[in-house]
Amino acid sequence: MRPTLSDVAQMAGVSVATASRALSNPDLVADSTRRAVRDAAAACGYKVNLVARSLRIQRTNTLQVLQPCIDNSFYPGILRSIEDTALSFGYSIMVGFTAKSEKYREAYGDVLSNGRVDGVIVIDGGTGVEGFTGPRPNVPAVQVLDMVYGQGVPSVRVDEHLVSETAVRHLASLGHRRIAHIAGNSASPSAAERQKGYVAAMGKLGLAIEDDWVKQGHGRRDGAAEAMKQLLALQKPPSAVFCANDAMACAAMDVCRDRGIHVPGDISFIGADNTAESQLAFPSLTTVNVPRHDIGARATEKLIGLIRGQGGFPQDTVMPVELKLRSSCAPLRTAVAA
Amino acid sequence: MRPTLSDVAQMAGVSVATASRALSNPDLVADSTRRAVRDAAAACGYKVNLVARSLRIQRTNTLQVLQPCIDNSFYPGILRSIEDTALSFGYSIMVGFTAKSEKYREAYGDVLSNGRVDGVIVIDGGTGVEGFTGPRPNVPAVQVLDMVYGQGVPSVRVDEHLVSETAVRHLASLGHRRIAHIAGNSASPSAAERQKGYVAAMGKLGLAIEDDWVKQGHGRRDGAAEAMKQLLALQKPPSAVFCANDAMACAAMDVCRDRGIHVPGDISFIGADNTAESQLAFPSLTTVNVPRHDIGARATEKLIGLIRGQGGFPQDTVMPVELKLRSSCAPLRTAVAA
DNA sequence: CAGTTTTATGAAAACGTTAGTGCCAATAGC
DNA sequence: GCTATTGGCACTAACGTTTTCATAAAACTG
Repeated sequence: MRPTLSDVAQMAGVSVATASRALSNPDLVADSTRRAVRDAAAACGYKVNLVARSLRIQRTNTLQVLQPCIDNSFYPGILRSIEDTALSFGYSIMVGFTAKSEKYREAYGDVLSNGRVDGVIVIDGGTGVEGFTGPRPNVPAVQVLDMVYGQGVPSVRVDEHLVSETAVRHLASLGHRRIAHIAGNSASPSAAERQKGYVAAMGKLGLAIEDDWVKQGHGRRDGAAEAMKQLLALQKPPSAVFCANDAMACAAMDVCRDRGIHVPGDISFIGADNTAESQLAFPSLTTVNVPRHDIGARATEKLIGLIRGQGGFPQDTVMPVELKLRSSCAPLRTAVAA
Repeated sequence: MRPTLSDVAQMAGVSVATASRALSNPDLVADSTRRAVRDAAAACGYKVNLVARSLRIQRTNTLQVLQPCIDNSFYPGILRSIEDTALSFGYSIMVGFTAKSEKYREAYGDVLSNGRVDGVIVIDGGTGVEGFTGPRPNVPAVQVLDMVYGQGVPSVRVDEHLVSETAVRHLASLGHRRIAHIAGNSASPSAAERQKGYVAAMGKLGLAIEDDWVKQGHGRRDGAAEAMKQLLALQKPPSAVFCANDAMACAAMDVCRDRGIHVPGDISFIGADNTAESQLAFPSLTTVNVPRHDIGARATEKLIGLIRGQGGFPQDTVMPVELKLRSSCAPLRTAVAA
């Protein structure tokens, strides 16, 4: 049915070996034969069979990307940049969404260990690289963000403590001292680190953390809304809230809007991640940017380097974060009667 | 390095053929040999090499999914459900984002025609299936939504005219007669159909369309904002606006909010697609649901059916749409002084 | 011009599977 | 007890490439 290399060879009157060389190693054959082979290939619409090639050269030129989901607006940015970079190196990608049943996790691990891909990028802190590859990965792997520390896997990430510190420091610089925290999904390593980072930053700045100032939002909008209600119910509510991600910050702001509390006049909000919804929110959300594009690109380069056995990549790459100023924070209003 | 089938066979004291059968066709071997082979495989950590298997059985159990992008919150829902369904049939997926340079489009076409995948799902109206496969697809293919009509490719979609009619009919049922339309990206077949559908529905309901009531929003937020400003600048602005997608509707509502125009008190909005942002918007957006989950599942089943040579699938599957009532539409306020 | 290197090609092996064919022994039928 | 029948297995041939290795011709070299 589909023309094979031996068809092309026959048409061009050469051996399969020469046909192969003419197409993939043109310098090794004479001008005339190269032309003949190319013409024959074009004439019959020959396309190399990548499966056969992969088997022969023991490489698939395919990367696997595992991420919890795709609904969360955080991941698309990384995925896109991974694909961009991969493509520019001649690699294709296979994605897997891991926030599903255990069965799927197995399926992904199989793809990985069954030679269908050359390496894997894991953006899933719940499991981490070793969750898919076993304790000693036999496949090149890079962990992106949301990592479990100390597992000795090459990684590209941000300093989550610094994310929190950047946020808290900004609020403090506006005069806020009563700064609460709505924490993310505690199963996610990065969310846990952000919570620790909040505590550390408050300490560093000499700000006290009152009881009930750290609420679990579980990384979800509904959780954050509930948490915000609890914060507002406090006898003396905080003047500013640092939320572990933008989605929760938006949900918390919505609660305020529904109650007629003015943001940022009455209370300031800062998020983290700088996802699309943070700029669409009203008021637009001040947040801490996580450079997803650069992270994806760097991780992909590192993985491909690993696959090709190139050295010179640091084990742990930490990317910079920066404050993204928008409209959800205002200087602390000095109390009228105080 | 990695154990191969012949290693396993040697360990178990059988031939490679028997080892293969013991693992993938257990009924064909005796109990004792099956056990021996399985033990040997487990002992040395054998995993079948999928590339070799694919070459042999001439199937990869992999599907390709091509979609314009991933940023747009519309696509993730489809992709997720495609992957879900594929996985349950034992297929993996390779995604490609096509809203990039021409170079990438070629790369994807190559993956497709080079035997790395068994079939393709195209969710990209700009190009359509034949843009990747050539005029006569030699690979099983399914076009999802946003299709160019009459290209004879199996498809799963909604009736875009019905989307518009549902929207317009709802506004009309609330008493609106002055209904404008902000159109989507004119390069997208579905957006073009929605615009035609708007015109047809207005005609059907006996409602006139004034000059300047159809504005191009180009499917983008900024385009929609600009379009909305033009609509508000009209001598007698419309009382309701049907936007070709939710993102544009949200952007248009934002323009009103900034100008102190009350939604839905002063003007009603209805979107289309029912993406996540439509429920997060303020006020939450009434829209027309496009069943992305079912569409993805149906498309995947159809593609796999095609691959396996099963018949019984309709060439063109049209999925139902339905009105999603939220808070952005109100009955027409009968003018005080009229 | 003989000897040596270079260049161009073909034959064949290999990558790791699965499937078709046929042999052998064990069972069943008379 | 002898022939059919079968179940279990090994041999071998693919699947479509790339890559030695060997060889013949061509191009240098002194």
